[in-house]
Amino acid sequence: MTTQLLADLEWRGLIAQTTDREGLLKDLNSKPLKFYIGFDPTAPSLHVGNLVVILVMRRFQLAGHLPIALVGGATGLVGDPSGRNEERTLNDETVVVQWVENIRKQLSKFLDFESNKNPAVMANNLDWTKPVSALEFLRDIGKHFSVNQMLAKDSVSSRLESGGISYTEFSYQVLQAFDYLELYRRDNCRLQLGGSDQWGNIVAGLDLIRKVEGGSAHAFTIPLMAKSDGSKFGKTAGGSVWLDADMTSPYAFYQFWINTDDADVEKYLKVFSFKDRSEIERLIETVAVNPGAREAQRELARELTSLVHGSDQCEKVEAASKALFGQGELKDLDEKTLASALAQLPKVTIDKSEAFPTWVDLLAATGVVESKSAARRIVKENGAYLNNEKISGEDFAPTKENLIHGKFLVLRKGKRDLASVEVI
RNA sequence: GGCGGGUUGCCCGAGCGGCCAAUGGGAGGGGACUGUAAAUCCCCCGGCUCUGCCUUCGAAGGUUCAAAUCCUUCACCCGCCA
Repeated sequence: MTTQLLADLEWRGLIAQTTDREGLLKDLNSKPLKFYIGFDPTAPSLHVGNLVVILVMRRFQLAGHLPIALVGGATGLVGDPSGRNEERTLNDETVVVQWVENIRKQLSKFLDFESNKNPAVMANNLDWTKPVSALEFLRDIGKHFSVNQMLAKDSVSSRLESGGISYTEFSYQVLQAFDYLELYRRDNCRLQLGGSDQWGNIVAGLDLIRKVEGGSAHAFTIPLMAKSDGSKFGKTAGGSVWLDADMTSPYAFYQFWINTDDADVEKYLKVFSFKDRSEIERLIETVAVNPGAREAQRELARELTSLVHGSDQCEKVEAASKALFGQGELKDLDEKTLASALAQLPKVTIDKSEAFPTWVDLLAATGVVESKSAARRIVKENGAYLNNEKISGEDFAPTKENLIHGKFLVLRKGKRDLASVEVI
């Protein structure tokens, strides 16, 4: 069972580095193993980048192991220097508390906390870090760390070369090591997973466990997601793709996945999909045979949107997507379908009694463009559409005749940026 | 603490008294091609009540008909010396 887990992860390209592979395999095979991953609250929500690691966690749970989802209420206050070339700005304590709560809620969607066989549990490192005094920390934990070794870590040494590091962030690895020690002692947690940039921090924990408890545990890192064109995974023009529906709408989330490059879709399927291997291989085949159909992208988008936002939302969003991009006439959609499709888009409402503003004003009001100048530019450059029909002239204004079902207008900028107007 | 160098539009980076909303590259946007892809090509890329006006070149003052460009003070960054 678990032998398969590692082989499967390997096939999916989800293993960057592990300690003692044989030993890990043996431990995983002998009994359900407690393992943990930490998420620091550095934003109000998790984003698709975090999803890589979260789903690996899910895979471990599905294989029968016991996940501990750790939220970094303490470490989030300090700031991890890994993978950063400059100091983080500290966030306010009350803000971090809120973020911890958000992240906790999001994580609970991906793991099973109810299972009576191997339920997941939550932890917050603030619980055991806060009570420790600075003196205790320095004497009981700090004493086991060699500054020489700490300086040698990538996260620190690269920062020493690029402008320096504060004592606060320098101490981060000690805090994370302390977490691992705590979970090892308390729950016999013997495996920590993390992104490959976490290797140094995880290993610091292993050292601490060995020195303090004479015990041994494992480290397992997951490659950081990279896109084939070198750009950063999980970012769009609008910024990060968040898991929070208020920050990235389910529609935008779906669009993110469906717009996956052909060159990346194989990798994404392997990393994100829970379909079995033969199905994934079939989908990869379709990319080679009939790339234009984009079946793989569609399946990927559907699976991930369902997972993150629920299958109900996913269906709505898919319907919206089809209606708005499909070859069908907008007018042919029944009012209900159209309304739910439009509900997914940026929207502006105007009063029945008012005169219609210009297309330019409407688009600017939806927030799809940043300024009226930008909206004018779109018209000038021939990228302005009303109800999927091209319009021209900067002072073009819709009329009553353009309303669909007597109340809707669909604005489009370029090929795929849509917004809606409702008259009430 | 002393001396020197720097701070320019989303990012990098030219400009060093008028021809500057400011060269160039990247990112981003529109168009063509296609598949709501990639690559390529063309165009755009501070704002507005848009043949003009307004606000930008670390901050605040000043010199000048005219300043991103000169002067003064302040803040931050980077070197060298202590």
